[in-house]
Amino acid sequence: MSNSVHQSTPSPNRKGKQKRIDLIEPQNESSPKRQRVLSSATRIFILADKLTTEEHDALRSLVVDLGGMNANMTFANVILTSMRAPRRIERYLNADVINRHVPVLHTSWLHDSARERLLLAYEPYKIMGGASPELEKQREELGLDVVGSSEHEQTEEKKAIPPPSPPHSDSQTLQEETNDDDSQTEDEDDATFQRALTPFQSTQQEDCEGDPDWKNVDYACMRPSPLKSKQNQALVDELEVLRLQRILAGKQEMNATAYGRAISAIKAYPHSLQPNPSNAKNLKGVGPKIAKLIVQYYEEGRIAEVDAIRKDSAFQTMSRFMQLYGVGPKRAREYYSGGARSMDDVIKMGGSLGVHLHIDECLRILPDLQRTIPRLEVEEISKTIFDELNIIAPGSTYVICGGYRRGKPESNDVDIVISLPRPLQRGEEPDRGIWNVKEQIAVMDKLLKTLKRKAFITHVVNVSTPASVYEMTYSRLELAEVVVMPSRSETIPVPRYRRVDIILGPWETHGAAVLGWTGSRQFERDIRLLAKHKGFTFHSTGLVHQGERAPLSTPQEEDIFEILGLEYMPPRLRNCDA
DNA sequence: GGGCAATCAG
DNA sequence: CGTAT
DNA sequence: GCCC
Repeated sequence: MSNSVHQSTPSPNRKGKQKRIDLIEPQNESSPKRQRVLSSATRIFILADKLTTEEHDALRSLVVDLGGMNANMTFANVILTSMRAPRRIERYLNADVINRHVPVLHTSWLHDSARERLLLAYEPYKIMGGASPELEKQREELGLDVVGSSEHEQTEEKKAIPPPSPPHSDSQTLQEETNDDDSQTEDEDDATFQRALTPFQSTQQEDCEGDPDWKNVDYACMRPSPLKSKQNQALVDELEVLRLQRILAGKQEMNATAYGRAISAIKAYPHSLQPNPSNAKNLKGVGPKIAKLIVQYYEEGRIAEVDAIRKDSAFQTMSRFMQLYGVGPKRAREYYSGGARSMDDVIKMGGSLGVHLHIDECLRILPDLQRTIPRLEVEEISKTIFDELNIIAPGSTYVICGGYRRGKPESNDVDIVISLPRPLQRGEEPDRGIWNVKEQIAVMDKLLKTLKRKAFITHVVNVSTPASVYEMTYSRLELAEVVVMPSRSETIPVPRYRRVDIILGPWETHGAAVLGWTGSRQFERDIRLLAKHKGFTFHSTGLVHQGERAPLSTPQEEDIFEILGLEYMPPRLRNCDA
């Protein structure tokens, strides 16, 4: 029983003489044995002055040998000279080159690069140019993004959130305790940034260098990632296709993970990779293979493998199957290899989805669920739920998380995180300790019952109670995955079925719940990874120190960032996924 | 060559 | 184990 | 696929 999807694919990708592309085994043998040092997008102009003709010719052929291109001054993105005095060099440059801040390097850069078989950083060789007039603009926009992100959670979150903790704040004690092998102090973190920054050799007219905001770090949770990349979003969308395909193909989950990380690295890179795409491999998470694809994309305007995947009917069909709740890559493959080609086929084959929803009901509401939800409707749905809850458990607060909180104009679902009020039992009961689990369950129960009775909740997809690793008695949430049908209103002229996640938890770990439910996916994975490396376990029920059982008190998101020694990242800059 | 997030119910 | 978040 |  071969489960390899693409074997059943009737080779749709043999198009004329085009390079044959095997979806299962992408060609990796084709890489040249002699690695090119320069990208073909490196266009070099060598100032003739002061050089003998022989020297000049030698340099020009060296450029070609290394895989670069010789260009005239107008099209060059690097200029080489044997002179040292900027004032003198300027006389040989035209105004345009100066305006564009094309980097001017000493010729030894080329020789050294040839010797090292490696594209060396411009910086040590740079005589002039290389500054970026675009940088200022981008930084401003970034700043705007941060400042302008007035979260809607303020509407209901009564207690004003204190500003993000400054880098060096008082509660460092925890960190020092965990100062084992890989927990870093903040200073070490900074050092890491510096080290990470220098080897980035790109430069290329405007690039990283001199950009204090961009850090080539390896945790997505450490770098601001906007909703969409301003410069490379089209590339990101291409790579996302490859990621999906690796998931669907099976046996390549780790490749999919790698594409996810590469995508997040590109999302956070605030410059275009176009001028010098081969430099992409300097981004943490982008290795030789993906770098090659990026070069191909910017040189040819497309990635051949992506084109092939997009056309592949097996890929299309299985992608559609996966839209059904309860159908992941495995079942999609099973359906497909079982002969299913349409949703109707899937219904006929039946089988359990391991979900309370029946498959045909699932299919019936699917057209609605595929539609995105405008922000105003997200808010209205949330309010409906919260109003009801506030009757059951007065004094609660809520935050709309998920994509909404990250600033997406349209959401796929509604994630609402509710914090139950502090118990407050007449002088008794300190800050820590047991929260009333039974009450939590009861509250969720009542809430669901009421909303079902009012026909607001139409389907309960699943109810679960995520808890801390070791003991259920410590910190748990109630999670209800439901489908609602809001009533018609001004903001909802055409009501549709909408997926809603209701998360209900104690006040003490509210910050963890909010952080855990805000995403994005890659952001979550990396903050969990970081936590692990620092001796913690993090998930939406709380931040737990290794060896402990009870989670730390983290009523606010900021508490977690601070404990992890992580700079606060505003929700709108956590869009680390495609 | 090991690790890649961490948890849930069916 | 496969799936969902 | 990528990183340490």
